[in-house]
Amino acid sequence: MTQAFNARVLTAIDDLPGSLAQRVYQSLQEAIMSLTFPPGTLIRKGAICDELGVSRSPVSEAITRLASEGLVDVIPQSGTRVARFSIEEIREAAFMREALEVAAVEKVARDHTPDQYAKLARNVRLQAMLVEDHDTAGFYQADEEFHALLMEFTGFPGVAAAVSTIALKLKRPRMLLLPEPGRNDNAVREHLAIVEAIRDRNPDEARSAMRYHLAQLVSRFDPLEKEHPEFFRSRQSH
Amino acid sequence: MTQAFNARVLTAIDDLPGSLAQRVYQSLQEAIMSLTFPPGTLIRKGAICDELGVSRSPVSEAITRLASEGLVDVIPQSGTRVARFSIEEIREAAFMREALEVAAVEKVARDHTPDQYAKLARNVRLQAMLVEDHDTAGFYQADEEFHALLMEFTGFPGVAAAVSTIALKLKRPRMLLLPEPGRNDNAVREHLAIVEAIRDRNPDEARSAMRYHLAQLVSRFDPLEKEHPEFFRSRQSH
DNA sequence: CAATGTCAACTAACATGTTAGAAATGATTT
DNA sequence: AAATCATTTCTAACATGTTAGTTGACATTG
Repeated sequence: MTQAFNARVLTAIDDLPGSLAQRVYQSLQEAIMSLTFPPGTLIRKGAICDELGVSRSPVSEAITRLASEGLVDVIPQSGTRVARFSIEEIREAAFMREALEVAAVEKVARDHTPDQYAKLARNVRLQAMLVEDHDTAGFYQADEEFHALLMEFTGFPGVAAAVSTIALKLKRPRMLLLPEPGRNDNAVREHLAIVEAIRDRNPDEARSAMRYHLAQLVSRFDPLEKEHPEFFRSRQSH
Repeated sequence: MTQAFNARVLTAIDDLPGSLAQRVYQSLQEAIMSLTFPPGTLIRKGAICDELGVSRSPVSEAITRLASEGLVDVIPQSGTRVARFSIEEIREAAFMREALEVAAVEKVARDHTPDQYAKLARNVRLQAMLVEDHDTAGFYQADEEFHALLMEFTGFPGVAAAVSTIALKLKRPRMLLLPEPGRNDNAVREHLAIVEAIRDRNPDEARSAMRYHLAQLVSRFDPLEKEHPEFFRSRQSH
């Protein structure tokens, strides 16, 4: 046969919560984020419908949302494909993320409660443990939780939501980064510096600590275009 | 008759560009922003379809987008109504806008070209003229353009888009604000301070000038809840 | 009269049929 | 062989039919 008839690659939607459209969105998002659908993949509505056993309505709605988040490109009257990376878009996402996280950490440094500080400090101690145990996946999760906690503590749920949408764009290229020895140790130290500035209610210090921390990630993205040109938007028109 | 049979309040979609869904979105958005559909209004898909002469598909898509921007609340399996204000949401939007605009103006202060500076300076001179002529509407437009220019000059189109989406949420309550004598004069002065900091390539000064400027607007929102309680989300459940 | 249960009317969500336009394919011409 | 052009085959976008859940009016009961 020319091709394994139809690879079942999407996660089942039966166990997910919410509307059908919401569940289809999650399933597709995971496939895109995990690079199961690598950049450039053509998305076939019909195939998705067959595989998930739903009609085109929820699939269309899910795709519309993915398009609004920049994860797919819709070509009118033609087709939809998984968005390729572009250095400019990555820089843009990093810029917006920095803007929001820096403002958030400044506010948290000013307004936080003892309980909030305790949760942050506990999370960083957990991070240190996980790094010591070389539990990369665990550290990655704790790292995400650390940032999520900070956003939550602004008291603005929309800020947390916006940042995680923006972070989606950075997560995908991040999966291509090679692990860098000692990076996680440094990340924990940087997190600790942020938490200490919060503890001291020092917004300026918190801001520059966060800024430094986020800059570490961005600096690693630049060489990516040469390593994985197939994932990047080609510059010439055709 | 009990009620003028069906008020034609939506702007026609025939002249607008883009897909049907996009045009319906614009028409609805204008009705919401201009308070033609005041907060709390029930949105009847059938009525919209009849009035604009389109099917439910583009209307649904438009409403989905309005919902994602927080301009309407969709009650699952029940109905959709124009979102009421809440002080918390206004503060949140103001927070996010400040975060992004402050970061943007810092970047522009660092990286701007002579041409970009010239455009900003020219815009502020225009503002001064318009205020002198008591052309409130003209000033309002120039004001919006000033901020749009700044966002554009970051070189990140997504930043401009995100800020204008956020600004949507602030625009509606802003329409309820009473004109405050001398406010526009001050606004021009604040804009000038921003432009001068940019000219001097002084990011810190640009940031604090922008921060001060945006704070002026937010401070005027607080009394709004008492003046127009009907537009605000009631706290008690029913 | 208040509380409750029933029912009709309405809606969002989903399924499916239709249309028009883009892109790839292949035939035709140069 | 290269370029052009018609045709076929995709697709997104739109229209419309169907389903199931929520709401509110109203009758019924305590």
